[in-house]
Parts: sequence; C-alpha cells; structure tokens
Amino acid sequence: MTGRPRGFDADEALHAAMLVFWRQGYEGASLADLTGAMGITKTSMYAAFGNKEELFRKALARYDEGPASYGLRAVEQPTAFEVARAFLDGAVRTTTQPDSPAGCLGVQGSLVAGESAEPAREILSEWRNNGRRLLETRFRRAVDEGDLPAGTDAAQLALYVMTIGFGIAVQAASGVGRADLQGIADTALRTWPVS
Amino acid sequence: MTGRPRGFDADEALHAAMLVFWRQGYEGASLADLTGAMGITKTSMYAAFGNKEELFRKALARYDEGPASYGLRAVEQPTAFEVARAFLDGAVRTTTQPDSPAGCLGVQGSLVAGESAEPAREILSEWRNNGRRLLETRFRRAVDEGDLPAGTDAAQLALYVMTIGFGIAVQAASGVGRADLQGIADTALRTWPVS
DNA sequence: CGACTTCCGTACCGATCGGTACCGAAGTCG
DNA sequence: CGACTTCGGTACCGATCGGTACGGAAGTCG
Repeated sequence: MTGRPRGFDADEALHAAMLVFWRQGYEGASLADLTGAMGITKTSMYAAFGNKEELFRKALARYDEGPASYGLRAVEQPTAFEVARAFLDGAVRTTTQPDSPAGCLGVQGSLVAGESAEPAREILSEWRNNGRRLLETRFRRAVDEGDLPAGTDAAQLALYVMTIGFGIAVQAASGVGRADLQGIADTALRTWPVS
Repeated sequence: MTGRPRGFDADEALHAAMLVFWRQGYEGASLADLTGAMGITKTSMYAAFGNKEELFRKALARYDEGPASYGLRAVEQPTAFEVARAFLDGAVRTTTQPDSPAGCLGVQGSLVAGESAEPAREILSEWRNNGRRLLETRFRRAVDEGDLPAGTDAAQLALYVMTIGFGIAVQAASGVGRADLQGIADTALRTWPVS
C-alpha cells in the first residue's frame, strides 16, 4: 500500500473522458480517443478505472453531478411550473455550453446502436428513468399540495417535460443555437399544459 | 450490357438495409450486419450500391418515401394546427410501428459520433433541415392566409414542432410505448402555442 | 541504502472494421 | 454452340477495435 503514487489526477482524467463520451457517444469514443484526451496510456486507464464500461459509468456519474445537476436543482423549485422552467432552461444551457460538447451525454448514448453498446444503453436507460421518476414524484407532490389541479397525470406530465428536454438536446447536437432553443423552451412554458 | 442479371431484388435488399440502419445507426451497422440482412455478399453490395455511404444515402431516400412520408402528407393539411397534428401523430405512429425498429432513422444517426460517421452526419443534417424548412414554409403560408396570427414566427414554430417530434423519437427508441407517446403529442397539441 | 510496491510505456493479442482482387459459375446474346 | 459479360463467393488487405502481458523506471517505506 506504499508504492509509487499515480502520476496523473484521476479526477481531471475522468473529466476529460466525460467530455469525449459526451461528444462522441459510447461506441464512437475509442480507447485511443479517450486515453489521448485523458493524457494517460491504456494501461493506466485500465488500472485506474477497470475497463471502458466502468469508465463510462464513472463519467456518467460525473456528468450527473456537474453538467446535468440542473435536474436535481429543478425539482427543488417551489412550484411545478418553476420546476419545469428550471428543467428546460437548464437543458438549454447545458446542451449549448460553449466550452462543452453540444447536446446531452445521456441522449447521445441512448441511441447509438452497435451491439457492443448494449451495456451503455442499459446504463443510460436507467439514468433517464431516474430523471423521469424524479420529475414524476415532484409533480405528484405538486398535485397533493394543490399546486397542480387534482387529477393531473403526474407521470404523463413528467414524460412530456422530459420529451421536450430530449428534443432540445437533439437540436443542440444538430447545431441549433442557444437563442433558438431558449425560444423553444419559452414556447413550451408559455403553453404550460396545466395552470 | 447483356450479361448475367443480378440474382437478388435490389429493392428488397435496400429495404432490409434501411431497417438495419434504422435499428443500429450508421456506425453501428457493420457491413456484415447489412449484407447479412440483405441476403447478399459484400461484393454484390459494392457492385450494386457503391459503398456504405452511398447505401446509407439510398436507404435514407427509401426511408423518406416510406416511413417518413408523413411529413409530406402533414403539410398538405388545410390548417396549421392540423399540419402539426398530422406531423406529431405521424411521428408517434412511425417511431412505434411494431414491425419496424423503434425511433427515427434520421435522429438515430444524427447523434452517433465516431469520426467515421461524419458523412452520415452531414447527410442527416441536411435531411432534418429539409424537414424544418418544409414546416416553416407551410407555417409562413398559414400566416399569409390568416390561418395563423400575423406576426407569428413561422421558423420558431417549425423548430418547436420538430423538437417535439425529435423528443418523441428519442423516447420511442428508449422503449416508451405508443400510448404514452400519443399522450405527449396530444398534450403538445392541446397546448398549441397559437390558435 | 535496499526491499518492495506501484506506475506506465511498449509491444502485442485475436477480432472486426470498411473495402478490394481474383476467379469460377452462370446467364444472355450472336 | 460459343463468345461475352456480369454475378457473387473466397480469401485477403491494412487499419483499428477493446484489452492484456511484460518489464524497466520511479517512488515510498523500513
């Protein structure tokens, strides 16, 4: 347990890996791309992170704590409408950050389809389900509190908001700019289905 | 020009290739996957279609004429609202057709990111732009006709509808069922931003 | 210092990637 | 029939895929 300490910063390396996965998806990111960006060799990567799948899992966790943390902050808003606004605004901001890849890591990977991407697909499917459940329970609470009309389908509403967020992520990845996407979010909020 | 006639149906083969690209995206579909599904060998594929990129281009054209033809039909509706409804209903139906892959070929490919997918990305970017322009000009006409309020931003509205369609496609690829997606489309239409 | 532990660069693994050269088989003409 | 043309199966190309074996260098302890 004494030995030579590792010669690179694991956190920085993980951050770099996250950016590569974000830009290129799971399958599209080769080990050469990843280790190149991380500034380490394959051997060091395997020693530090296990394998590509584990690296992806850790990079996704890092993504969740950082760029995608707007989801957690959104559900803390006092009203359901403000939750939706915070969520969509956060999606627009994160998917169009100038110093990060366009789009959403969680969406990029979900679609990629080679057979070798199966682990990533499952990981991301779970990630997205967590997000939806988060919104759903928050909206259910809003119904209980009288913030949303009784009889509102919280699950349906959560799915609706998530869907718009995904659409925004796809558009961002396609090169649509922040102003246009903010316009979409505003439109969706202006026509907030309840209230 | 006499020679031996080809021993397979090029149309059927192209259809099979389209399904593979649809399910797996451009990069995710290997030549082995493609030719396996097409029932021909690599050699025959290259002779008949050129290369993978050309095959993809032709498969996309086939997709456009078939599964994605709801877009063209949508803009023929008499009112802007009905255009949007036809578009979103078509998106739900096509992305959840039980005998076809879930999701949208045009969206699957847009996100995939390996370096070798660059040609596909450009092809699909153009494809999506065409769709947006189609809606935009249709909405602009609706403004001219007084169907939409004067001052309505047709481009923004087209982008909004496309975004919801993309979101639906992502959800479909994630396994969300047709009924839930139809609910999303209905929600979006119920809160149609103009009217 | 010297034993020990860990790091990390090189070189390599089999598998698969998209794409091609070759050639016998098979079908269409005169 | 026989010349000709195209089909399409095999075998292969170099490059790259994710992953690993090995060994020298480098750092931490007693």
